[in-house]
Formats: sequence, C-alpha cells, structure tokens
Amino acid sequence: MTSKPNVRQPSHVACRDCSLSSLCLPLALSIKDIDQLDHIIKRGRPLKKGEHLFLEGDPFTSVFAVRSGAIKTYTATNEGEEQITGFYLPSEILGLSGMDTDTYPVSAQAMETTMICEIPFEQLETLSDQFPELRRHLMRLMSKRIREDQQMMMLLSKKNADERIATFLINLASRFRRRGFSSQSFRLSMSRNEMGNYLGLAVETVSRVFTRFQKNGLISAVGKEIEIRNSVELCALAGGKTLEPNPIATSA
Amino acid sequence: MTSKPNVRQPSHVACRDCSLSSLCLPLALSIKDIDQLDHIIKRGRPLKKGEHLFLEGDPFTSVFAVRSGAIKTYTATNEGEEQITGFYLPSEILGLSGMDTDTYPVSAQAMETTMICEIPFEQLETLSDQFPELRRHLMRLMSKRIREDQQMMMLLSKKNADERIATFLINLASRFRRRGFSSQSFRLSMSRNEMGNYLGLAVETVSRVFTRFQKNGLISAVGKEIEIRNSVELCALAGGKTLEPNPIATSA
DNA sequence: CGCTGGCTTGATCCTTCTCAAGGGCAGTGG
DNA sequence: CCACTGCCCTTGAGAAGGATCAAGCCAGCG
Repeated sequence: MTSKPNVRQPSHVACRDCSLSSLCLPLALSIKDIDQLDHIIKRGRPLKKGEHLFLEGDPFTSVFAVRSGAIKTYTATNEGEEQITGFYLPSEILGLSGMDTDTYPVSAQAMETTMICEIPFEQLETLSDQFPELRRHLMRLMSKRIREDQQMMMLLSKKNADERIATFLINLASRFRRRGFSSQSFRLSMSRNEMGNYLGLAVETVSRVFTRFQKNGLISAVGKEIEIRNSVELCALAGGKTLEPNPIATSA
Repeated sequence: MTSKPNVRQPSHVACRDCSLSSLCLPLALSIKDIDQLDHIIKRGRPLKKGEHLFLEGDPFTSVFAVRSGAIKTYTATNEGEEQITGFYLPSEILGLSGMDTDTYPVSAQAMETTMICEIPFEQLETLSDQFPELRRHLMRLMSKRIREDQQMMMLLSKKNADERIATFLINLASRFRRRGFSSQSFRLSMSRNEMGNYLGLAVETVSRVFTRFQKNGLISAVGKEIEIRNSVELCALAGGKTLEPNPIATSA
C-alpha cells in the first residue's frame, strides 16, 4: 500500500516508485513489466500555466499521464471559439483520441503548473504487443472514456444548469477522492468561464447557480475553493448515484 | 473492388464474400486472417423492428456489426426516460463501450428488420493477440468513436436546433454515401421523436426545423424520405466541412 | 495606485420547451 | 371495403430557462 499521493513530486521518480502508479497506466502490469514501461516514459517538462502540451493538428506521437497539476483539452468551434473537451487531473491519461489519426484532434494546455509523463505511442504499441495485460488495460481506458463521454452527452442534452453543475462538482469530488484527497473540499483548477464552456453554459449562469447553491447550503465557494456541505442533496441533483457519476474519472 | 453493398444479404455470406467487408471489422486483416475471423462470427438472428439485440445490464459477451437494417442504442435517464446514444447503420460496429465492464451500459434495439453479425469478444481478444493489425484496428475504432463523441458534445453544447439537425442530416448522408448509397436522398430509419431525443431537442422543434428547411429549399422531406436539395447551404449550417462532420460515421 | 481579469448581479431578450389540438397514415377488425 | 384506433407528425400559443447585454466589484499585480 503506497501512501497518499502528493501534489508535487520529485521530477524523476520511476513508475514503480510513483505514488500514482496504482491509478495510472501500469495498473495491470507486473513489477517487471512496469520497469519496461518505465524505460520508455519521458519525464520532466514541467509546464507553466498556459503552456501547451500539444496543439490541435500536431503530429500524434505520445499519450500523456498527468503527474501533478491540471490540463484542459479543447478544440476550436467553427466560429473560432474555444470548446473545452475535458479536464485532466493527476493520474489521468490524455491523448488517446489521437490514436487513429496522425494528428491530435484537440489542443492540451496546462491550467496551472503541471508535471507530465510522456509515453511515446510507438513504443507503447510495441510493448503492448508483448504484454496482453497492458493492451487490455489500454482498451479498457478507451472504453471507459466512451462511456464517460456518453454520460456527458446525456448531461448536455437532458440536464438543466443546476443539474449540470451538481454533476460536475460531484464528479470532481469523486476524482479527488480516488486520488486520496478530500472529496469534501477542494480547489477548482478551472475558472468559471472554463467550467461554463465545458458544461455548455454561460459564465453568468455558472455564477448564479453557485450563488444559489450557497444560499441553499449545498456548497460553500470562496473563489476557486469549494466545500461540499450537503453531498446527499448535491448527488440527488446530479442524478442518483451516491457519488461519482460523470466523465473522465474514477469508477472501480 | 467489390460491388456496391446491398441492403439485403443472404444470411450466411462469409466475411470474405461480404460486400461490407471493406467497411467492417476486417479492414486491416489479410485474406487468411479474415477466414479466421470468419469462424468466430455468429450470423443469422434477423431482428424484427423493436426487438432487442441486448439490454442495458446484460452480461457483455460480444460486439456486433450491423449487416443490414438499423440499430439504436439507448440508456435510461434518472427520470426513467429513454436517452438515445447512437444510431448504427450497416457496416458499423456496436457494443464496444461495454468492453471494460462486464455488462452492456446501453440497450440496443432494432429500428427496422435488421441483420447482425455477432463477434464473441473473448475470441476476438484471442484473435487480436495473434494479429497486431486487428488489434490496432480495434483501437482505431474506439479512438474514432471518442472523437466522434466529442463532436457530438460540441453539437450539444454549442449548436442551435437548425445547426444540430443540419449536422445530423449531413452526417447521415456521408454515412450512406460511404456505404455506396446516394447521399442526396435516403430514408431515415428513426422517427422525429428519436431524432429529437438523440439531438437534445423536442419533437416539435425537429418538426419545425424540417418545415423551415423545406421552405428555404434546403431539403425536401416526405415522411421519412429525405432529399438534400442544397447541400452547400446545409453543410454551412452544419458548420464547415464540405461533407461528413459528425458521430459514428465515416472519415478517411 | 491604478489596471486587468475574473466573478457577481441585474434587466431584458430569445430560443426552445411545454401544452394543446388537429391531421394523416397504417394496421386491425368488423 | 370501411370504420376504428393508435401513432406520428405538424402547427399554434404561451411559458421558461438561459443567453446576452451592461455594470459594478474584488483581488492580485505591475
């Protein structure tokens, strides 16, 4: 059993020593296999807030694991606005959607100082030729992603503003918890604007819902610091599940 | 070069003789490999309209290729309503989203008389252990699906009713074309209701948009028969691309 | 100290939903 | 063959949830 993950990690821990390892890629690999994976992973490259990991249209070369910090992916709408497609927290994998094209279909940008593990895809493929378990794990990752995206579509096509934001908060909470952090209080890495963009809502709506949630004692929010004060109610709004409903995250 | 696909096929054509083979799974396999895949595929089972291929919660055993007809997948919202998550036309693969769970996360129902190829997943996995190409193809399928879902999320969070329906029609058109059918005129396999459900719109809105599109000479619609009369304009509404924007379908 | 960017709040507008009703087509049974 | 009965589609009128527009506020920062 490893200890709780830390936000900040030394730059070059090996996979086998990384406290996120049980959450990240190598989940399914034996220790020996992990060492192999370890060799192909490029570390370092701490990104400052606003820096890009890759741009839409860049040649697809690698998938990435967030080690600390937070990344958003986005694409341009036809009118040239930004459409955020996902937020990635430590131990989460991004870049998979480029796999069947030769370029990334989205851009990835750091929302705060962020450490990344880069996994060159070609070598990952070679390695996964050797280890069926790694392969299956990759498949599962993608399949999970598909299910989560479908949850997101449901949110976008059927839920109102309150429900969307409740769902989003509960989802974040469960992802934090999974990483060993408090699911009761945490810090949002994205602005209200980005949240609204992602959820298909105007900033003003996000703000109003936050205000209302606070009036009703569901949460308290000071800037980006969030505390969930009534998770039962919030989960109900989010639509059922006692915790952990939506995209990207968790699930056993 | 095979001839154009037919809607109705004899019940037990081998994969190598199936006119959809270039569109369906075995794309990447050599002839010899196709024969192996051929052995594990279960055919037959023509579904009548309304019959289910599998239900949400059923144990996950297989992925399926539509041979003729049309399938919709759906799940239940928290309020118990139906939420349609996808429409599948001949040569398209469904069931992949169950891959990392032991049960299907959605139900799949025939919208008209439908022929299906069933591919038991366990055997597919074994086979894909042998053939890296098959494996990569599966990966690509899932990765494509992820990108298409993201297009769909964009549609749901940013597009208005007109744009959604234009996008949907253009998408269908390009899928039909890819199968060798006319992309100018085709028959919808879904009702206005189902379309609205999928696109996050009320039936009435769908109906009104159809009426307006006809007044403006964009399309003509008689019942489920659709003719695209001004594809340039329609594509523009759908947001750019000369053809083939959205979910599930095509792309090179 | 003044600026800038992000957040909040208020007022108004607009798109789409909802409710209600009517028409058409298809399948069923007399 | 025709009437009946659903279901689907269309159209209209009204309601509502968010978007948009417009200020003002607050905190961090040069």
